[in-house]
Amino acid sequence: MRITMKEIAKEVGVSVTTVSHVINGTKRISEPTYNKIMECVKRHNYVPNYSAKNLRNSATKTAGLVVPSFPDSYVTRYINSISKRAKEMGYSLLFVNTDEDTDYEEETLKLLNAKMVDGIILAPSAKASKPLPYDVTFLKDSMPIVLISRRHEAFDDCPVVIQDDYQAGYDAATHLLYHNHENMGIIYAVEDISPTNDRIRGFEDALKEHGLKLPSNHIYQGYATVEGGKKAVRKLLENQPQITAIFTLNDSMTIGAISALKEMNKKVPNDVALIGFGDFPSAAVMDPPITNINLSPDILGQTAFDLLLNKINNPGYNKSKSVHLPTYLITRKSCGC
Amino acid sequence: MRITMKEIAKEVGVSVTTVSHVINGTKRISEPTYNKIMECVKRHNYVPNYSAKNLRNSATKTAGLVVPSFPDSYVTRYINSISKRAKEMGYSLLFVNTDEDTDYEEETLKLLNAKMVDGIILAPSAKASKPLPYDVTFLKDSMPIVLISRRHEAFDDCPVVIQDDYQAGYDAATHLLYHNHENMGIIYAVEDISPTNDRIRGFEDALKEHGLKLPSNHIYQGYATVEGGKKAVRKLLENQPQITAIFTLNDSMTIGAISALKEMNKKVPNDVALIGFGDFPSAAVMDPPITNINLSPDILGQTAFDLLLNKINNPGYNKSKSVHLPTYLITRKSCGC
DNA sequence: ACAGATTGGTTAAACGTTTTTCCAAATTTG
DNA sequence: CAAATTTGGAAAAACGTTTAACCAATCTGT
Repeated sequence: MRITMKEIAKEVGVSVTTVSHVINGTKRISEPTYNKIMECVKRHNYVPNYSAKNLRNSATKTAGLVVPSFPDSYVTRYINSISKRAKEMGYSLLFVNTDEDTDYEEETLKLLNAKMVDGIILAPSAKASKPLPYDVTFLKDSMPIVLISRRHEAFDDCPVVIQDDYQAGYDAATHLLYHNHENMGIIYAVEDISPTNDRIRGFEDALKEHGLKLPSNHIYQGYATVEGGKKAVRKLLENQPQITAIFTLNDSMTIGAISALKEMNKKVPNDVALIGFGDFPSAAVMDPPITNINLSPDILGQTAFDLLLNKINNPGYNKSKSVHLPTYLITRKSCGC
Repeated sequence: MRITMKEIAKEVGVSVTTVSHVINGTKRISEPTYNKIMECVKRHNYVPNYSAKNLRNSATKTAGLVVPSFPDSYVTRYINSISKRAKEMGYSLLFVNTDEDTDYEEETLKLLNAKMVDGIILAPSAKASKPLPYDVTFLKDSMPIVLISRRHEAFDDCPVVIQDDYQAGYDAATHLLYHNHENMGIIYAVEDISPTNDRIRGFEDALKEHGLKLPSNHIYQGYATVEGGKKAVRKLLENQPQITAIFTLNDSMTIGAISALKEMNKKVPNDVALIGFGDFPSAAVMDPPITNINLSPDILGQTAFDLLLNKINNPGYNKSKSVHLPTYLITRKSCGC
């Protein structure tokens, strides 16, 4: 049970009114009482109950957003799938995009924790190799959390539903090896998150099995946009002209890659072969059609919600219930097939 | 003020307990009392207060969904923009995709109305030329509503923020006329909604001013997907081979159009010129780069939220505050420029 | 020094539900 | 027909806040 104002008041020896005034700054309260209350609040990680706030204030500080349909893409597809599943189960969805900003992520988790939600599906933005830049212990035992599409050791005890990124990287490399490539490169967008790390690791391991290495300067980061993909490919090939195959880890960047190669008069796949990630809608109609590592965002989303629901109804649920979804290589022209 | 259980109880002459049991079916209640209560409930359009429910049940039936970033596209961009603005103003966002399903839209509005939200931004899914298939009067005086990107006469008294679809259609036609096209076609996705209707009307009016007509069999509907665009263009040109320019109203379909024309060995823009709608990320890197009608989803979203906030704080807000955003023609190769 | 204002705090009601406990009347049982 | 059970409904507490009304004690100005 979460601590309430009443308990704080009792512990400090004041009225709930005073606690409320201190917390909201709605009235001048003497320094000593203020400090005693704040200390108690901090010590117990007090968070206000928004259901009560909402009832009392007859306002929710929540707006509805209703749209008739939603474009196709990896993230939007799993969001859509979660949203459908949530509806089927009588749940609503409170959606936040943190924009890869961990500070905002922290704020968001705190807000959602304030009892506005029964559980959280999270794709964490923190760097995978570093500790989480905020304290999450206060959350983990009171709030059911399920990770989606990204892992982080700070949430190692939470169930996670994720595509098999390692295998995806392994498969991409293996297929390019089958086409006799020896000098390969990788273009990626977000640094040091599990999908990026795992795909690269799988890619490297496949190469290693064939006695090959992926030099670190063959791995290039760019912005997750079409322009970003163009720039990244251009830079990569300027510096490492011996590269004959590229694995792009982001669909916008894949489109940019095709475009950059065209502008550099490199034929795909003859001069440079290409494998993309995430079977985005235009992949099949590009020139040439793009070979892709495909995953199932619909299943990803649905599974994530089901896992969350189970965890809400059964607090004992833990990591052991994690789900790893396979990825598939869809061969088209861009790899040389 | 919304009617409560207490008032129902008083009016019928029973206790709130009984009302609660009738509404939730949690106890057997005699036929006559049941009927009296239900009649009163219906007559007053009673909706439960979810803030109170949530408080009492210590559950919200709401899940949090936190993602680190969001792909680029027309709808997702304005959603993102709304979400950013909401955050700045201390609001959360409850997001629902109705999938063009008016029944689900009705359910959704009812749910959001149950005091879970302070206002609603709505892109309605109903056919523009028909009356709304559900009753919305119960909503309109109690719930601030702002329309985004689509109009509907049932919401004629609500502020709306919308792109200038008529002008967009007019500009597209005018530009194609400038390139000396006389036989043009339109490919669209969703039938009888204001964006589709207005763009077509603007297009037709521009033609009319030059003494030309747009035959109805030059206007073709398809699915809002790449495949859908391919199929639509193929059908359109099979039946009307004299067409030399196509205006596509949906970005996925535009990509499909390019691909279909390529497969039909029609050169763009020499055999068939193309103007698309919504400046999607890959438009500039397609082959050829696609001329587009551009709009500003970021401003659209931000304005919608600001309007909603104003309406929440000032119930007198009405239609007169609507905002029409201009669209821009971005010329690239596909139109013949 | 005394009326008036200010400070720091308390009491208690209210928001709209759900649910436990209780009870009288009606019905069944033996 | 008395005892036991079932039925239909009510009273009241509880969920965790906010806030209006109040009050004693201290501070101010003259």
